[in-house]
Amino acid sequence: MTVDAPQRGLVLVVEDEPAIADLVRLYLTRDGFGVHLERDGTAGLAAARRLRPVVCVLDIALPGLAGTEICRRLREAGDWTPVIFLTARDDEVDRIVGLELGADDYVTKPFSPRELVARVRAVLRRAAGAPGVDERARTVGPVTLDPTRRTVTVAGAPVQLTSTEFDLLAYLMARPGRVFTREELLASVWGYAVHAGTRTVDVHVAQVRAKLGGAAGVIRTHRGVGYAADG
Amino acid sequence: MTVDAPQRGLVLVVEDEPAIADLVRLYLTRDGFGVHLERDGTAGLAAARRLRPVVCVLDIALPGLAGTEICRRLREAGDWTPVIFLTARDDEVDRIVGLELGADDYVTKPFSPRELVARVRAVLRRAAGAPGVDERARTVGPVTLDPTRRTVTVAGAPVQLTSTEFDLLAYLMARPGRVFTREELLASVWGYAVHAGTRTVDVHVAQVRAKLGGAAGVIRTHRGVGYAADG
DNA sequence: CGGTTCCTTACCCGATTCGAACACGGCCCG
DNA sequence: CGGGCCGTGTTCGAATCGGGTAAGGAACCG
Repeated sequence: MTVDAPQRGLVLVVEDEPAIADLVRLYLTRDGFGVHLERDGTAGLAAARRLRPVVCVLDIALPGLAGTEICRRLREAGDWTPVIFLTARDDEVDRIVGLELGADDYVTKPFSPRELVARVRAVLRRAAGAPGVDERARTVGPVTLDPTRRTVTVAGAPVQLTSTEFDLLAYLMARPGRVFTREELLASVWGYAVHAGTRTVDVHVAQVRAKLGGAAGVIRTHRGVGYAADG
Repeated sequence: MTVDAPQRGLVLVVEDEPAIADLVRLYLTRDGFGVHLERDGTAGLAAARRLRPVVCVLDIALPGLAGTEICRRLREAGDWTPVIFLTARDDEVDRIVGLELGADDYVTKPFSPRELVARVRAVLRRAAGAPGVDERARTVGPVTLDPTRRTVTVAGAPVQLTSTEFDLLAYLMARPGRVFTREELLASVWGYAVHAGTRTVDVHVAQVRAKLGGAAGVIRTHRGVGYAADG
Protein backbone atom coordinates (compact mmCIF):
# COMPACT_ATOMS: atom_id res chain seq x y z
CA MET A 1 0.00 0.00 0.00
CA THR A 2 2.96 2.29 0.54
CA VAL A 3 4.22 3.98 -2.58
CA ASP A 4 7.94 4.03 -3.29
CA ALA A 5 10.65 6.44 -2.24
CA PRO A 6 9.41 9.28 -0.05
CA GLN A 7 11.86 11.96 -1.17
CA ARG A 8 9.86 14.59 0.63
CA GLY A 9 8.61 12.41 3.42
CA LEU A 10 5.78 9.98 3.93
CA VAL A 11 2.16 11.09 3.96
CA LEU A 12 -0.45 8.89 5.56
CA VAL A 13 -3.82 9.01 3.87
CA VAL A 14 -6.82 7.42 5.56
CA GLU A 15 -9.81 7.41 3.25
CA ASP A 16 -12.37 4.73 2.53
CA GLU A 17 -13.53 5.83 -0.89
CA PRO A 18 -11.08 4.20 -3.30
CA ALA A 19 -11.63 6.74 -6.06
CA ILE A 20 -10.70 9.65 -3.85
CA ALA A 21 -7.88 7.78 -2.20
CA ASP A 22 -6.34 6.89 -5.54
CA LEU A 23 -6.46 10.40 -6.83
CA VAL A 24 -4.95 11.85 -3.68
CA ARG A 25 -2.19 9.28 -3.84
CA LEU A 26 -1.61 10.08 -7.49
CA TYR A 27 -1.16 13.78 -6.84
CA LEU A 28 0.92 13.47 -3.72
CA THR A 29 3.17 10.95 -5.40
CA ARG A 30 3.59 13.25 -8.36
CA ASP A 31 4.70 15.94 -5.99
CA GLY A 32 7.44 13.77 -4.60
CA PHE A 33 5.79 12.53 -1.44
CA GLY A 34 5.69 8.93 -0.36
CA VAL A 35 2.13 7.84 0.28
CA HIS A 36 0.72 5.18 2.57
CA LEU A 37 -2.96 4.42 2.20
CA GLU A 38 -5.37 2.98 4.73
CA ARG A 39 -9.08 2.36 4.33
CA ASP A 40 -10.40 2.28 7.88
CA GLY A 41 -9.82 4.22 11.04
CA THR A 42 -8.35 1.53 13.20
CA ALA A 43 -5.73 0.57 10.66
CA GLY A 44 -5.12 4.25 10.09
CA LEU A 45 -4.27 4.90 13.72
CA ALA A 46 -1.97 1.91 13.81
CA ALA A 47 -0.21 3.04 10.66
CA ALA A 48 0.23 6.53 12.03
CA ARG A 49 1.97 5.14 15.09
CA ARG A 50 4.05 2.65 13.19
CA LEU A 51 5.17 4.65 10.16
CA ARG A 52 5.58 8.10 11.72
CA PRO A 53 4.47 10.01 8.61
CA VAL A 54 5.31 13.68 8.25
CA VAL A 55 1.64 14.52 7.66
CA CYS A 56 -1.65 12.68 8.16
CA VAL A 57 -4.53 13.27 5.78
CA LEU A 58 -7.66 11.95 7.46
CA ASP A 59 -11.20 11.63 6.22
CA ILE A 60 -13.56 12.51 9.02
CA ALA A 61 -16.20 9.91 8.25
CA LEU A 62 -14.38 6.59 8.40
CA PRO A 63 -15.37 3.01 9.13
CA GLY A 64 -13.93 1.75 12.38
CA LEU A 65 -12.67 4.98 13.87
CA ALA A 66 -13.52 8.55 12.90
CA GLY A 67 -10.71 10.75 11.65
CA THR A 68 -11.27 13.16 14.50
CA GLU A 69 -10.85 10.29 16.92
CA ILE A 70 -7.58 9.24 15.32
CA CYS A 71 -6.33 12.76 15.72
CA ARG A 72 -7.47 12.97 19.33
CA ARG A 73 -5.73 9.74 20.27
CA LEU A 74 -2.51 10.75 18.57
CA ARG A 75 -2.50 14.01 20.48
CA GLU A 76 -3.24 12.20 23.72
CA ALA A 77 -0.21 10.06 23.10
CA GLY A 78 1.91 13.13 22.60
CA ASP A 79 2.06 12.75 18.85
CA TRP A 80 1.79 16.17 17.21
CA THR A 81 2.23 15.09 13.63
CA PRO A 82 0.41 17.65 11.46
CA VAL A 83 -3.11 16.54 10.55
CA ILE A 84 -5.23 17.66 7.63
CA PHE A 85 -8.89 16.68 7.61
CA LEU A 86 -11.00 15.84 4.62
CA THR A 87 -14.54 16.84 5.33
CA ALA A 88 -17.73 16.64 3.35
CA ARG A 89 -19.91 19.17 5.04
CA ASP A 90 -19.50 22.70 6.19
CA ASP A 91 -20.94 22.09 9.61
CA GLU A 92 -18.10 19.72 10.25
CA VAL A 93 -15.79 22.59 9.50
CA ASP A 94 -17.19 24.44 12.46
CA ARG A 95 -16.31 21.57 14.71
CA ILE A 96 -12.78 21.37 13.42
CA VAL A 97 -12.07 25.05 13.59
CA GLY A 98 -14.18 25.88 16.60
CA LEU A 99 -13.39 23.00 18.86
CA GLU A 100 -9.73 22.48 19.22
CA LEU A 101 -9.16 19.10 17.74
CA GLY A 102 -5.52 19.74 17.23
CA ALA A 103 -5.93 19.77 13.49
CA ASP A 104 -3.58 21.82 11.35
CA ASP A 105 -5.81 22.35 8.37
CA TYR A 106 -8.84 20.96 6.60
CA VAL A 107 -10.14 20.64 3.07
CA THR A 108 -13.82 20.37 2.23
CA LYS A 109 -15.11 17.97 -0.38
CA PRO A 110 -15.38 18.37 -3.20
CA PHE A 111 -11.83 19.66 -3.37
CA SER A 112 -9.20 19.99 -6.01
CA PRO A 113 -6.36 17.54 -5.49
CA ARG A 114 -3.99 20.33 -6.37
CA GLU A 115 -5.31 22.26 -3.45
CA LEU A 116 -4.75 19.38 -1.09
CA VAL A 117 -1.15 19.09 -2.19
CA ALA A 118 -0.72 22.80 -1.63
CA ARG A 119 -2.09 22.44 1.89
CA VAL A 120 0.22 19.55 2.65
CA ARG A 121 3.16 21.62 1.55
CA ALA A 122 1.95 24.61 3.56
CA VAL A 123 1.54 22.55 6.69
CA LEU A 124 5.04 21.19 6.34
CA ARG A 125 6.46 24.62 5.76
CA ARG A 126 4.75 25.75 8.90
CA ALA A 127 5.95 22.76 10.86
CA ALA A 128 9.48 23.44 9.65
CA GLY A 129 9.35 26.67 11.59
CA ALA A 130 9.04 29.12 8.75
CA PRO A 131 5.66 30.64 9.42
CA GLY A 132 3.81 30.85 6.13
CA VAL A 133 2.29 34.14 5.21
CA ASP A 134 -1.12 32.56 5.37
CA GLU A 135 -1.67 31.77 8.98
CA ARG A 136 -0.39 34.84 10.75
CA ALA A 137 -2.89 37.38 11.94
CA ARG A 138 -2.82 40.48 9.76
CA THR A 139 -3.79 44.03 10.56
CA VAL A 140 -4.59 46.73 8.04
CA GLY A 141 -5.67 49.98 9.60
CA PRO A 142 -8.31 49.18 12.21
CA VAL A 143 -9.02 45.75 10.74
CA THR A 144 -7.43 42.64 12.19
CA LEU A 145 -7.93 39.22 10.67
CA ASP A 146 -6.92 35.92 12.25
CA PRO A 147 -6.86 33.11 9.70
CA THR A 148 -6.58 30.27 12.19
CA ARG A 149 -9.49 31.43 14.33
CA ARG A 150 -11.31 32.82 11.32
CA THR A 151 -12.16 35.98 13.19
CA VAL A 152 -12.19 39.60 12.13
CA THR A 153 -12.21 42.64 14.36
CA VAL A 154 -12.61 46.31 13.54
CA ALA A 155 -11.04 48.54 16.17
CA GLY A 156 -11.27 45.63 18.56
CA ALA A 157 -14.95 44.92 17.97
CA PRO A 158 -15.62 41.49 16.47
CA VAL A 159 -17.29 41.33 13.07
CA GLN A 160 -19.30 38.35 11.90
CA LEU A 161 -18.46 37.32 8.34
CA THR A 162 -19.81 34.38 6.38
CA SER A 163 -17.40 31.78 5.13
CA THR A 164 -17.09 33.18 1.61
CA GLU A 165 -16.82 36.72 2.86
CA PHE A 166 -14.06 35.75 5.23
CA ASP A 167 -12.11 33.87 2.60
CA LEU A 168 -12.34 36.81 0.26
CA LEU A 169 -11.10 39.31 2.81
CA ALA A 170 -8.41 36.93 4.01
CA TYR A 171 -7.14 36.42 0.48
CA LEU A 172 -6.88 40.13 -0.16
CA MET A 173 -5.33 40.94 3.20
CA ALA A 174 -2.78 38.18 2.87
CA ARG A 175 -1.33 40.10 -0.06
CA PRO A 176 -1.91 43.73 0.86
CA GLY A 177 -1.64 46.26 -1.90
CA ARG A 178 -1.66 43.73 -4.66
CA VAL A 179 -4.49 44.17 -7.15
CA PHE A 180 -6.50 41.13 -8.23
CA THR A 181 -8.91 40.87 -11.11
CA ARG A 182 -12.33 39.41 -10.51
CA GLU A 183 -11.33 36.33 -12.44
CA GLU A 184 -8.31 35.81 -10.23
CA LEU A 185 -10.43 36.15 -7.13
CA LEU A 186 -13.03 33.76 -8.46
CA ALA A 187 -10.36 31.20 -9.24
CA SER A 188 -8.53 31.58 -5.93
CA VAL A 189 -11.27 32.22 -3.40
CA TRP A 190 -14.20 30.40 -4.93
CA GLY A 191 -12.23 27.52 -6.37
CA TYR A 192 -11.13 26.26 -9.68
CA ALA A 193 -14.37 24.82 -10.93
CA VAL A 194 -16.91 27.38 -9.84
CA HIS A 195 -18.84 28.94 -12.67
CA ALA A 196 -20.01 32.17 -11.15
CA GLY A 197 -20.33 35.49 -12.90
CA THR A 198 -17.76 38.11 -12.05
CA ARG A 199 -20.42 40.38 -10.57
CA THR A 200 -20.64 37.88 -7.76
CA VAL A 201 -17.31 39.22 -6.59
CA ASP A 202 -18.70 42.75 -6.50
CA VAL A 203 -21.63 41.70 -4.40
CA HIS A 204 -19.46 39.95 -1.85
CA VAL A 205 -17.05 42.87 -1.69
CA ALA A 206 -19.99 45.15 -1.01
CA GLN A 207 -21.20 42.80 1.69
CA VAL A 208 -17.82 42.70 3.38
CA ARG A 209 -17.51 46.47 3.21
CA ALA A 210 -20.93 46.88 4.77
CA LYS A 211 -19.95 44.65 7.66
CA LEU A 212 -16.64 46.42 8.12
CA GLY A 213 -18.56 49.65 8.63
CA GLY A 214 -16.21 52.60 8.93
CA ALA A 215 -13.26 50.49 7.85
CA ALA A 216 -14.82 49.69 4.49
CA GLY A 217 -11.89 51.44 2.85
CA VAL A 218 -9.53 48.52 3.46
CA ILE A 219 -10.80 47.03 0.23
CA ARG A 220 -9.96 49.48 -2.48
CA THR A 221 -11.55 49.34 -5.92
CA HIS A 222 -9.24 49.66 -8.89
CA ARG A 223 -11.59 50.74 -11.59
CA GLY A 224 -11.35 48.67 -14.71
CA VAL A 225 -9.09 46.16 -12.99
CA GLY A 226 -10.28 44.64 -9.74
CA TYR A 227 -9.79 44.94 -6.00
CA ALA A 228 -6.97 45.17 -3.50
CA ALA A 229 -6.58 45.44 0.26
CA ASP A 230 -4.72 48.47 1.51
CA GLY A 231 -1.08 48.05 2.18
CA MET B 1 -7.21 17.38 -38.77
CA THR B 2 -4.68 19.62 -37.12
CA VAL B 3 -5.10 23.29 -37.82
CA ASP B 4 -2.01 25.23 -38.81
CA ALA B 5 0.46 27.17 -36.74
CA PRO B 6 -0.21 27.03 -33.01
CA GLN B 7 1.15 30.41 -32.00
CA ARG B 8 -0.23 29.94 -28.51
CA GLY B 9 0.19 26.20 -28.34
CA LEU B 10 -1.75 23.20 -29.47
CA VAL B 11 -5.09 22.28 -27.97
CA LEU B 12 -6.38 18.75 -28.34
CA VAL B 13 -10.16 18.53 -28.66
CA VAL B 14 -11.84 15.14 -28.44
CA GLU B 15 -15.52 15.43 -29.28
CA ASP B 16 -17.74 13.22 -31.40
CA GLU B 17 -20.45 15.69 -32.33
CA PRO B 18 -19.13 17.45 -35.43
CA ALA B 19 -21.22 20.56 -34.89
CA ILE B 20 -19.77 21.17 -31.46
CA ALA B 21 -16.27 20.17 -32.50
CA ASP B 22 -16.28 22.62 -35.39
CA LEU B 23 -17.50 25.44 -33.26
CA VAL B 24 -14.87 24.83 -30.64
CA ARG B 25 -12.17 24.64 -33.27
CA LEU B 26 -13.37 27.87 -34.83
CA TYR B 27 -13.17 29.82 -31.63
CA LEU B 28 -9.91 28.38 -30.40
CA THR B 29 -8.30 28.96 -33.78
CA ARG B 30 -9.53 32.50 -33.84
CA ASP B 31 -7.89 33.03 -30.50
CA GLY B 32 -4.54 31.94 -31.83
CA PHE B 33 -4.46 28.35 -30.64
CA GLY B 34 -3.56 25.42 -32.81
CA VAL B 35 -6.31 22.82 -32.71
CA HIS B 36 -6.19 19.10 -33.23
CA LEU B 37 -9.52 17.30 -33.42
CA GLU B 38 -10.34 13.69 -32.67
CA ARG B 39 -13.73 11.99 -32.77
CA ASP B 40 -13.29 8.97 -30.54
CA GLY B 41 -11.66 8.24 -27.26
CA THR B 42 -9.02 5.78 -28.37
CA ALA B 43 -7.69 8.08 -31.06
CA GLY B 44 -7.89 10.92 -28.57
CA LEU B 45 -5.64 9.20 -26.07
CA ALA B 46 -3.17 8.34 -28.78
CA ALA B 47 -3.17 11.92 -30.01
CA ALA B 48 -2.63 13.26 -26.52
CA ARG B 49 0.43 11.08 -26.12
CA ARG B 50 1.81 11.79 -29.55
CA LEU B 51 1.18 15.51 -29.92
CA ARG B 52 1.77 16.68 -26.36
CA PRO B 53 -0.84 19.46 -26.48
CA VAL B 54 -0.76 22.27 -23.93
CA VAL B 55 -4.38 21.58 -22.97
CA CYS B 56 -6.82 18.72 -23.58
CA VAL B 57 -10.52 19.45 -24.03
CA LEU B 58 -12.37 16.17 -23.58
CA ASP B 59 -16.00 15.29 -23.97
CA ILE B 60 -16.98 12.90 -21.22
CA ALA B 61 -19.28 10.73 -23.29
CA LEU B 62 -17.18 9.44 -26.17
CA PRO B 63 -17.26 6.41 -28.42
CA GLY B 64 -14.39 4.07 -27.76
CA LEU B 65 -13.04 5.48 -24.54
CA ALA B 66 -14.70 7.91 -22.14
CA GLY B 67 -13.04 11.27 -21.61
CA THR B 68 -12.67 10.50 -17.94
CA GLU B 69 -10.81 7.35 -18.84
CA ILE B 70 -8.46 9.23 -21.15
CA CYS B 71 -7.67 11.60 -18.33
CA ARG B 72 -7.13 8.80 -15.86
CA ARG B 73 -4.73 6.99 -18.16
CA LEU B 74 -2.76 10.12 -18.88
CA ARG B 75 -2.36 10.77 -15.19
CA GLU B 76 -1.35 7.21 -14.54
CA ALA B 77 1.33 7.57 -17.15
CA GLY B 78 2.62 10.68 -15.43
CA ASP B 79 1.15 13.06 -17.96
CA TRP B 80 -0.19 16.14 -16.17
CA THR B 81 -1.31 18.12 -19.14
CA PRO B 82 -4.22 20.31 -18.01
CA VAL B 83 -7.60 18.77 -18.86
CA ILE B 84 -10.94 20.51 -19.34
CA PHE B 85 -14.05 18.36 -19.56
CA LEU B 86 -17.13 18.95 -21.62
CA THR B 87 -20.09 17.51 -19.81
CA ALA B 88 -23.77 17.34 -20.58
CA ARG B 89 -25.34 16.61 -17.24
CA ASP B 90 -25.04 18.17 -13.86
CA ASP B 91 -24.65 14.92 -12.02
CA GLU B 92 -21.48 14.35 -13.98
CA VAL B 93 -20.23 17.62 -12.60
CA ASP B 94 -20.30 16.21 -9.12
CA ARG B 95 -18.08 13.36 -10.16
CA ILE B 96 -15.56 15.66 -11.74
CA VAL B 97 -15.41 18.10 -8.91
CA GLY B 98 -15.72 15.31 -6.41
CA LEU B 99 -12.43 14.39 -7.92
CA GLU B 100 -12.69 10.98 -9.30
CA LEU B 101 -10.53 12.58 -11.92
CA GLY B 102 -7.56 14.84 -12.08
CA ALA B 103 -9.43 17.44 -14.05
CA ASP B 104 -8.46 21.08 -14.08
CA ASP B 105 -11.82 22.48 -15.06
CA TYR B 106 -15.05 21.60 -16.77
CA VAL B 107 -17.70 23.22 -18.93
CA THR B 108 -21.31 22.05 -19.07
CA LYS B 109 -23.23 21.77 -22.32
CA PRO B 110 -24.73 23.78 -23.70
CA PHE B 111 -21.81 26.17 -23.33
CA SER B 112 -20.71 29.34 -24.98
CA PRO B 113 -17.56 28.81 -27.05
CA ARG B 114 -16.32 32.08 -25.64
CA GLU B 115 -16.45 30.65 -22.18
CA LEU B 116 -14.51 27.60 -23.22
CA VAL B 117 -11.79 29.75 -24.72
CA ALA B 118 -11.68 31.80 -21.55
CA ARG B 119 -11.28 28.65 -19.48
CA VAL B 120 -8.52 27.34 -21.69
CA ARG B 121 -6.70 30.59 -21.20
CA ALA B 122 -7.33 30.54 -17.47
CA VAL B 123 -6.00 27.03 -17.12
CA LEU B 124 -2.87 27.94 -19.02
CA ARG B 125 -2.34 31.03 -16.94
CA ARG B 126 -2.68 28.95 -13.82
CA ALA B 127 -0.33 26.28 -15.12
CA ALA B 128 2.24 28.86 -16.11
CA GLY B 129 2.09 30.17 -12.58
CA ALA B 130 5.32 32.07 -12.90
CA PRO B 131 4.44 35.70 -13.39
CA GLY B 132 6.40 37.28 -16.22
CA VAL B 133 9.09 39.89 -16.21
CA ASP B 134 6.41 42.57 -16.07
CA GLU B 135 5.75 41.90 -12.42
CA ARG B 136 8.71 43.79 -11.07
CA ALA B 137 8.56 47.44 -10.10
CA ARG B 138 10.46 49.81 -12.39
CA THR B 139 11.97 53.18 -11.72
CA VAL B 140 12.84 55.85 -14.27
CA GLY B 141 14.17 59.04 -12.79
CA PRO B 142 11.87 60.07 -9.94
CA VAL B 143 9.04 57.87 -11.23
CA THR B 144 8.44 54.41 -9.76
CA LEU B 145 5.78 52.06 -11.09
CA ASP B 146 4.62 48.84 -9.45
CA PRO B 147 2.63 46.61 -11.81
CA THR B 148 1.17 44.28 -9.19
CA ARG B 149 -0.01 47.07 -6.92
CA ARG B 150 -0.76 49.28 -9.87
CA THR B 151 0.72 52.24 -8.08
CA VAL B 152 2.88 55.08 -9.35
CA THR B 153 4.93 57.42 -7.23
CA VAL B 154 6.84 60.57 -8.18
CA ALA B 155 9.65 61.25 -5.75
CA GLY B 156 7.82 59.10 -3.24
CA ALA B 157 4.48 60.84 -3.56
CA PRO B 158 1.67 58.61 -4.85
CA VAL B 159 -0.04 59.56 -8.09
CA GLN B 160 -3.54 58.47 -9.06
CA LEU B 161 -3.79 57.18 -12.61
CA THR B 162 -6.80 55.70 -14.33
CA SER B 163 -6.61 52.19 -15.65
CA THR B 164 -5.77 53.18 -19.22
CA GLU B 165 -3.29 55.79 -18.14
CA PHE B 166 -1.53 53.31 -15.93
CA ASP B 167 -1.39 50.65 -18.62
CA LEU B 168 0.07 53.14 -21.06
CA LEU B 169 2.78 54.32 -18.69
CA ALA B 170 3.52 50.77 -17.61
CA TYR B 171 3.92 49.65 -21.20
CA LEU B 172 6.36 52.42 -21.99
CA MET B 173 8.34 52.05 -18.77
CA ALA B 174 8.62 48.31 -19.21
CA ARG B 175 10.70 49.01 -22.32
CA PRO B 176 12.58 52.21 -21.50
CA GLY B 177 14.14 54.08 -24.37
CA ARG B 178 12.29 52.21 -27.04
CA VAL B 179 10.07 54.35 -29.25
CA PHE B 180 6.54 53.20 -30.08
CA THR B 181 4.29 54.57 -32.77
CA ARG B 182 0.76 55.51 -31.87
CA GLU B 183 -0.50 52.50 -33.78
CA GLU B 184 1.75 50.18 -31.80
CA LEU B 185 0.56 51.66 -28.54
CA LEU B 186 -3.06 51.38 -29.59
CA ALA B 187 -2.57 47.74 -30.49
CA SER B 188 -0.63 46.83 -27.34
CA VAL B 189 -2.19 48.94 -24.63
CA TRP B 190 -5.73 49.29 -25.91
CA GLY B 191 -6.01 45.89 -27.56
CA TYR B 192 -6.47 44.51 -31.00
CA ALA B 193 -10.14 45.22 -31.41
CA VAL B 194 -10.05 48.93 -30.60
CA HIS B 195 -10.78 51.31 -33.45
CA ALA B 196 -9.72 54.43 -31.65
CA GLY B 197 -8.10 57.25 -33.53
CA THR B 198 -4.42 57.81 -32.93
CA ARG B 199 -5.05 61.20 -31.36
CA THR B 200 -6.51 59.30 -28.45
CA VAL B 201 -2.96 58.29 -27.58
CA ASP B 202 -1.90 61.93 -27.51
CA VAL B 203 -4.70 62.80 -25.17
CA HIS B 204 -3.79 60.09 -22.75
CA VAL B 205 -0.11 60.89 -22.87
CA ALA B 206 -0.96 64.47 -22.04
CA GLN B 207 -3.12 63.33 -19.17
CA VAL B 208 -0.36 61.14 -17.76
CA ARG B 209 2.17 63.94 -18.09
CA ALA B 210 -0.15 66.31 -16.28
CA LYS B 211 -0.49 63.89 -13.40
CA LEU B 212 3.23 63.23 -13.26
CA GLY B 213 3.76 66.96 -12.71
CA GLY B 214 7.43 67.81 -12.65
CA ALA B 215 8.38 64.38 -13.90
CA ALA B 216 6.36 64.77 -17.09
CA GLY B 217 9.57 64.39 -19.03
CA VAL B 218 9.71 60.62 -18.50
CA ILE B 219 7.54 60.31 -21.57
CA ARG B 220 9.50 61.81 -24.41
CA THR B 221 7.91 62.75 -27.72
CA HIS B 222 9.70 61.64 -30.86
CA ARG B 223 8.38 64.00 -33.42
CA GLY B 224 6.94 62.28 -36.45
CA VAL B 225 7.31 58.86 -34.81
CA GLY B 226 5.68 58.35 -31.44
CA TYR B 227 6.55 58.18 -27.75
CA ALA B 228 9.09 56.57 -25.48
CA ALA B 229 9.87 56.44 -21.78
CA ASP B 230 13.31 57.65 -20.79
CA GLY B 231 15.89 55.00 -20.34
C1' DC C 1 -40.75 24.79 6.87
C1' DG C 2 -38.01 29.05 8.38
C1' DG C 3 -33.68 31.22 8.29
C1' DT C 4 -29.00 31.86 6.09
C1' DT C 5 -26.00 32.23 2.62
C1' DC C 6 -24.98 32.67 -2.02
C1' DC C 7 -25.59 33.85 -6.87
C1' DT C 8 -27.94 36.41 -10.33
C1' DT C 9 -30.23 40.26 -12.46
C1' DA C 10 -31.47 44.94 -13.20
C1' DC C 11 -31.01 49.68 -12.55
C1' DC C 12 -28.58 53.94 -11.49
C1' DC C 13 -24.83 57.03 -11.07
C1' DG C 14 -20.38 58.76 -11.61
C1' DA C 15 -15.77 58.16 -13.61
C1' DT C 16 -13.51 57.47 -17.76
C1' DT C 17 -12.84 57.61 -22.39
C1' DC C 18 -12.70 59.45 -26.96
C1' DG C 19 -12.52 62.52 -30.60
C1' DA C 20 -13.38 67.07 -32.49
C1' DA C 21 -11.85 71.53 -32.31
C1' DC C 22 -8.60 74.82 -31.36
C1' DA C 23 -3.89 76.52 -29.85
C1' DC C 24 0.95 76.26 -30.23
C1' DG C 25 5.51 75.87 -32.14
C1' DG C 26 9.19 74.39 -34.88
C1' DC C 27 10.59 73.63 -39.73
C1' DC C 28 10.77 74.21 -44.55
C1' DC C 29 10.64 77.12 -48.27
C1' DG C 30 10.14 81.24 -50.61
C1' DC D 1 13.57 86.93 -42.45
C1' DG D 2 8.75 85.80 -42.50
C1' DG D 3 4.75 82.97 -43.56
C1' DG D 4 2.47 78.85 -44.08
C1' DC D 5 2.21 74.03 -42.65
C1' DC D 6 2.58 69.84 -40.42
C1' DG D 7 2.64 67.58 -36.18
C1' DT D 8 1.66 67.90 -31.39
C1' DG D 9 -0.41 69.83 -26.93
C1' DT D 10 -4.71 71.00 -24.67
C1' DT D 11 -9.43 71.70 -23.69
C1' DC D 12 -14.06 70.18 -23.32
C1' DG D 13 -18.52 67.78 -23.60
C1' DA D 14 -21.17 63.75 -24.93
C1' DA D 15 -21.36 58.87 -24.79
C1' DT D 16 -19.89 54.89 -22.89
C1' DC D 17 -18.40 51.82 -19.40
C1' DG D 18 -17.81 49.99 -14.94
C1' DG D 19 -19.07 49.50 -10.30
C1' DG D 20 -22.42 50.16 -6.27
C1' DT D 21 -26.66 48.61 -4.71
C1' DA D 22 -31.03 46.47 -3.96
C1' DA D 23 -34.08 42.74 -4.59
C1' DG D 24 -35.35 38.03 -6.02
C1' DG D 25 -34.72 33.27 -6.15
C1' DA D 26 -32.20 28.88 -5.45
C1' DA D 27 -29.71 25.90 -2.48
C1' DC D 28 -28.61 24.54 1.86
C1' DC D 29 -29.15 23.34 6.73
C1' DG D 30 -31.28 23.03 11.00
